[in-house]
Amino acid sequence: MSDRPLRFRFAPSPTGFFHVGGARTALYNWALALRTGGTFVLRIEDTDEARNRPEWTQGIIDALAWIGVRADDPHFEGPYFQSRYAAEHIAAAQRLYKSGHAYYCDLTGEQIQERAKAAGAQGYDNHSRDRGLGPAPGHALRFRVPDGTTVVTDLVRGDVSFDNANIEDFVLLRSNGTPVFLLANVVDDITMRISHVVRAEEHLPNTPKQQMLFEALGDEVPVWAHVPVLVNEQRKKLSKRRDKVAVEQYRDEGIVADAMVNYLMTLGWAPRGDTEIVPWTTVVDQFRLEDVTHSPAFFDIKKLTAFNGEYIRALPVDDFVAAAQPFLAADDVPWPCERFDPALFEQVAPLVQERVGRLDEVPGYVDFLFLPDAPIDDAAFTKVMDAPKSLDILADVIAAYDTVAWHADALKDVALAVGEQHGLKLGKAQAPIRVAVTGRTVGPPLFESLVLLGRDEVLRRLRAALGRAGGAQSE
RNA sequence: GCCCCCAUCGUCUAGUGGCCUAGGACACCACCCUUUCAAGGUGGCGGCACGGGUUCGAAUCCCGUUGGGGGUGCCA
Repeated sequence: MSDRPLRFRFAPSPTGFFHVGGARTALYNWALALRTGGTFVLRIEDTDEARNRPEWTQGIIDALAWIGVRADDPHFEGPYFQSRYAAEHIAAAQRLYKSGHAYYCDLTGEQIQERAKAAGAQGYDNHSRDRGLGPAPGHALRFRVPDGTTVVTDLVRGDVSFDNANIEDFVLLRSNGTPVFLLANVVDDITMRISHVVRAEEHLPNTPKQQMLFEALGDEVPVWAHVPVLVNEQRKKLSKRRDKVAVEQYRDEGIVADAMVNYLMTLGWAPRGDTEIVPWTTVVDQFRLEDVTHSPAFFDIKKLTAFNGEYIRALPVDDFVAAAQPFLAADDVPWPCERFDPALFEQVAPLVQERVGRLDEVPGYVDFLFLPDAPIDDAAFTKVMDAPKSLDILADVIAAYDTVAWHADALKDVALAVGEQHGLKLGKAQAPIRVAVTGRTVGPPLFESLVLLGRDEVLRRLRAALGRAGGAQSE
C-alpha cells in the first residue's frame, strides 16, 4: 500500500432524504477519517433531480451534521458535485479509446437483444470489439474487458475474484456522448485522490469493472471495503417505500443523535467488551473495517429506542429540558401554547426524563399541567371510578386536601391514611386521584405532580371528577 | 440464466482450532423494589442451517446441500 494521504469518500445518492444505511456508512468513513487523521470527502451524485433541488443536498449536510459529521470540521471536505468533472469524464474515456482500452460500438439495445436471443445467450456479446468503428453520432464507447481474472481485495471480505469472461464490455460513453455513472465515479475518485472506498455491499459486483478502469487509466486502485446492507424484517434491503428509513424522521420523533450514532455503529460491528453503549470517542478508537460483520443487519427500532432511553436518562437535566424544547413548542402540542409554563416543566422534567424512550413522548407526560382541564381518558376513568371505594376516597381526599400542608409527603400521607380507612393500599388508593387530576392511570409520580399543579386546581379537578363519576353512577 | 456475497439465541452481536457446558445487548417471561408507569436489581427462556470431511480436538478450516440477499442498463 502506498503512503498517500488517507481520503475517505462518502457519496450518497440524493433522493430527498437521508437514508439510515447511508448514515451508517458515513459514520464508518467519519470514524476512520478521525482516527487516521484523514479526510472525509462528501461527494454528491449528480442527478437532474439533485441539480434542481439544492435543498436535497442541504438536507444531507444537515443530517450529517446531526449525527456529528460536521461540515465545519477540518476533517470534512465538500460537498462536491460530480457534474463539476463532466469534461474530465469524457476526456478519460477518450484516453481509454486512444490507448486501445475502449472501442466504439453501433449496436442499439434492441440489436443487442436480438443477437443474444439468436445465440441463446444473455447480454452484449462483444460483437463490435474488432470492427474498428470510430467515434460517430450513435456510437457508444465500450470498455474492452481484458482476459483473465480480476481480484478485488476488500478490507471487509478479503479477496473476491471475478472471472473476466463473465463481465461483458460495458459502456463508458453513451451514444449521445455522455459518460456513465461507473466511469464518472472512477474518474472522480482519481481526481479527488480517494484512498478508501467504503460503501454498501450492493456495489461489490460492479467493483471489478471499476478496478479495471483504475488500472486502464494507470491509476492506483483504492482500498475497497464493502459493508453489509441494512435490511427490514423481510430481510430485504431497506427501501423508502416499504420502510422507515429517513434519519430526519427519527430525529423528528425524538431520537437523540448520540443514541442514533451509537445504535447505527452496532449494526455490523461491536465495540469491545460487554457493553454496546459507548461514547463516540471509543468508537473512533476501536472501529476497524476488518472487524465489520459480513452479513446484513436488521434495523431494530425497539433496540434503537432502548438505546435512546438510556441516552436520554444519562443527560444532565438542563440538557434534557433543552432537548425536549422543540417537542414542547411543536404545532401539534395538546395544550394551548400560551398556557405552557417553562418553569413548571423544568420542575417535572427529572420525573419525565427517566420515563421516556423518545423525546416525542414528553408532551403526553406533562399535558395535564398545561391543559385547562384534566385530559380524561374515558375508558380509564370509568374503570377506576367503578372500582369499590373510589368515590369515597375522592370525597375524603378533597376534604383533607383543602387544608393540608401543600407538599408531596403530606399529600401522600393523606392518601395513605384515606386508603387505609377504606382498606386499600396506596397503590390502589392513588388511582382515583391520579385519574381525576391527570386524566390517566399512568404518568409521573402523583403527589409531586399535584404539588406542581397547585391546591386550587387539584381540588377543582377532584371535585369535577367526583361530580362526573357520581352523575354517571346515578344514571 | 450467469456472476458475487452471506449463514451463531426472535433481533444485533462476541467468538479467528482447545479458555465454549457458546458470552453480552435488545425483546420476551418471572420475581424484587415501588405511589401508577417507567427506571433499577435478580433470575429465566432461547442459538452455532444441514450433510460430509480435515484434526487428538471444529461455532471456528475444507467441500457440498439448502436457504437468504445483491448484481447483471446507452439508471444513479
